[in-house]
Amino acid sequence: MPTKKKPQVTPTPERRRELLATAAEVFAAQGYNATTVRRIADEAGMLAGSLYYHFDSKESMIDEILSTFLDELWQGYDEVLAAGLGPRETIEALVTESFREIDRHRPAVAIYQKESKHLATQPRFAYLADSQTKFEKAWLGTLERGVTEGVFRDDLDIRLTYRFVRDTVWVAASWYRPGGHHSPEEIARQYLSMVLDGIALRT
Amino acid sequence: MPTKKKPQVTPTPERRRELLATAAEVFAAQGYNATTVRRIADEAGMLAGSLYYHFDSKESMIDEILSTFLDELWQGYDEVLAAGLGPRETIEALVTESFREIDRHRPAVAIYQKESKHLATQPRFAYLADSQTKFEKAWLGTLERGVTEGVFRDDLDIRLTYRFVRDTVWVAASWYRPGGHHSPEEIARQYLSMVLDGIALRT
DNA sequence: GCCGTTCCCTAACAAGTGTTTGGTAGGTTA
DNA sequence: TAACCTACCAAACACTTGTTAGGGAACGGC
Repeated sequence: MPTKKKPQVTPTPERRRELLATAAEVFAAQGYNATTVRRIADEAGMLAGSLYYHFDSKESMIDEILSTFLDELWQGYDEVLAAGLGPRETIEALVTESFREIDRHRPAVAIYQKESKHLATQPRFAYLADSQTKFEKAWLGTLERGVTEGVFRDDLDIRLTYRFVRDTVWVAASWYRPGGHHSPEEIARQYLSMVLDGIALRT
Repeated sequence: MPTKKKPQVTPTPERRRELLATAAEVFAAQGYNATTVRRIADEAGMLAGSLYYHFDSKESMIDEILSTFLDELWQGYDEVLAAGLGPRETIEALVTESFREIDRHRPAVAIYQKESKHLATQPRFAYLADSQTKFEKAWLGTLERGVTEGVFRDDLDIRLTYRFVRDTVWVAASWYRPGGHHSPEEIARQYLSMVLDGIALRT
């Protein structure tokens, strides 16, 4: 049995991550279907066929991009949900965590928003649908708990509220640019302020 | 000069609208680039080549879908903006009008959301960028007027507020289904209530 | 009956697509 | 030095794509 050794020039998994990062950037900008593997290879400074040394298909690229993102997302979410916070504090923590994920995985989030809906129908991407179910359970459950505990309004359609909060947070990935005026935490703070208290001046 | 006469079985412009409607539905569901003209033709009960009797390209289909939608949108918006309402009433009217447009042009709105960003770079779709500029001017201007008149909070980043309101409204097209539990007006009412007053219970 | 128009079909085209195969430069290991 | 592995290139493959050209059936007007 030959001894495992570290690669020589560029470590293999690092190169993989580099390529996935550029692929994600192009996917997010142009859309998955509109992106050719030649374009990705171009951006990475190589030829189309060479990509197939690292990945076995274009589909497996977006697969790895999305699953990596979701894994990290749920790592953060599960931590929040396990902390045993009150409903309002849970929502605050989830929103903050979400903006941190957008900061870290902006291209992946953008891809997820645009493509997950019709990708989820394919068996390979079943985990997208699973994640969405789990997502809804977490957020909707927290909102319902907040209503029964009297911290959230009870005169609103709760599912409408859920979609409202969910969308307001995640669409931010379409305009957010890392290194902008506000940090993820500051954006989260202002968004939470708007969602919880509204934009109208209280009289 | 031959006299113009009405077509015999199905009036031409009506058939055109039918085909555009099915095309819009497929574009919205699958994405523009992922949609083949054969798929559209299939859905319309004809063969791919036959579409080219009505339209001269796939691009001209999405072009007509989007421009038709934007024309009607601005018809409604301009009416609201010309009414001389106060800032809060203007926002309320714009949001309500937006949900009506989503109700009427749901596929077009969904397409606009997904594709306008990278379509706007092409000269043919320059009107998309123009519309977005006009859009921002109208909403942002109204919000700023509201802050100076003391009806909206002044402790928020106004551009963040703008994107917040804009996105919350228009993303609704991704889940909205006509004939659902709520009318567009009812959804607008609840959304406005959340945006203006927040979802937290006032103590 | 004939003509013209409308609307679609058949069949093909050229360009672009994701992917495969065989090869090879250059460093690492033995 | 020889064998080996990594990471890429060069060139082609089969297939799908948007689009076109020619034809024909159904119908109304004359």
